[in-house]
Amino acid sequence: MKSIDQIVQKLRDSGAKVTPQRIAILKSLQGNTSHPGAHEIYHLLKDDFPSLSKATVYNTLDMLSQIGEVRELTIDRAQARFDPDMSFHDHILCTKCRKVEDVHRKDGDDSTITAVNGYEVLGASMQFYGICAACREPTEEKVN
Amino acid sequence: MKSIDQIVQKLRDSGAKVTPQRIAILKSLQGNTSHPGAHEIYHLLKDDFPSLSKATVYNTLDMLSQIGEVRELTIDRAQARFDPDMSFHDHILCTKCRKVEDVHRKDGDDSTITAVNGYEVLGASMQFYGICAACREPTEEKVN
DNA sequence: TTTCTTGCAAAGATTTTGCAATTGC
DNA sequence: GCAATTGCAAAATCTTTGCAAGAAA
Repeated sequence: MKSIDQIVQKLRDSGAKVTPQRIAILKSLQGNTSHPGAHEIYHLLKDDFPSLSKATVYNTLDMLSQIGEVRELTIDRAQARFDPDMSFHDHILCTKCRKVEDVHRKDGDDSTITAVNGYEVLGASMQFYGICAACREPTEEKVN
Repeated sequence: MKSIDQIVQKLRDSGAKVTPQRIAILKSLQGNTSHPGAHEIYHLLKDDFPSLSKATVYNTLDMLSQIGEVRELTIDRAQARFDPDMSFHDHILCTKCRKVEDVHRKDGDDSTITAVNGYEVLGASMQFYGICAACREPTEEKVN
C-alpha cells in the first residue's frame, strides 16, 4: 500500500472525496498484516468513530480494491479479507485457528504469467492451507 | 473423482449410508467440469428429484469434500464451487462471465510443497483471474 | 430396531441496496 | 450548491442448524 498521502492524492485526482471515514480505514490498513475482514476493520474503528457504518467499510474496501490499493483475498470462504500489501506474495490459511499469513516464494514469479487458457490474466496467486505451528502445539491452545 | 461404485463402497465402509440423494449428487458431479455450486447441483437434480432439499446438497458436498472425493474451491467469493477432479491442477475465473475453468501447468508441481512458514501444508493451489476469450469478443455476448 | 439421513423452516452470517441526511469541495 | 458519501435499516444471498419424520442397514 502506498502512503496515506499518496492514496489521498489519488482519490482527489480521480474526483473521489476524502472523508474522515476513508482516512480512518486507510490508517487501519496501513502496515496491518492480519489480513482483516470488513467486520474486523469496523470494530477496530468503532470506538474512535462511533458513527461509522458497516456499509461504509464495505464500500471503502471495495473501492480501494477497485483502484488497486488493497488486494481482496478469497482464501477464507467465511469472509472477504483485505491485504494492503500489493507486492507479489501468496497466502496461507491455518484451517484450525483461521489466521492468514503471507507466504514469500523466491521461485517461479507467477506475476509474470499474463496468459493462460486463452484468458487475459489479470491476477494470479497461490493459496496454501495447513496447520500453523501454534495450532500443532499440543500444550498451547491460544487461537490467534 | 473415483467411480460411483468406489465411492459408494467407501461410504459403506465408513458406516455412512448410501441414499438415493447421495447417488444422484455423485452422478451429477461425475465428469462435470463446470465447477458447480450447491445451487446449481440442486437445480440439476430438482426435476428428477422433487423432494430434494438444499440442505442435503450442502451436507453431501461438505461430506464429499471432507472425505477427499471432491475439492471445494474458494476462487469464487460469491459461492463455494466443487470440483470432482482431484488430480493436481489449478483454476481460473473469468471476472466477466464468472465461469471457472481448469488450468493445467506442467512446471513447478506445487503438490510437492509440504511445509511453508512452519505450517504443515495440507493443500496448495493457484488461482488465476482474467477475462476469457469469449468475453473479450466484442461481437458475441453469450455468458457461459 | 437402531442409527443415520432427509426435508423443512428458521436462524446466522456476510454483503448489498435504497434513500434521506450530511459533507467535501 | 452540487455531487458524492454516509448511516441506517431492510433486503438479498449463501450456508448452517434444529428437529421430527423417514429410510438404510
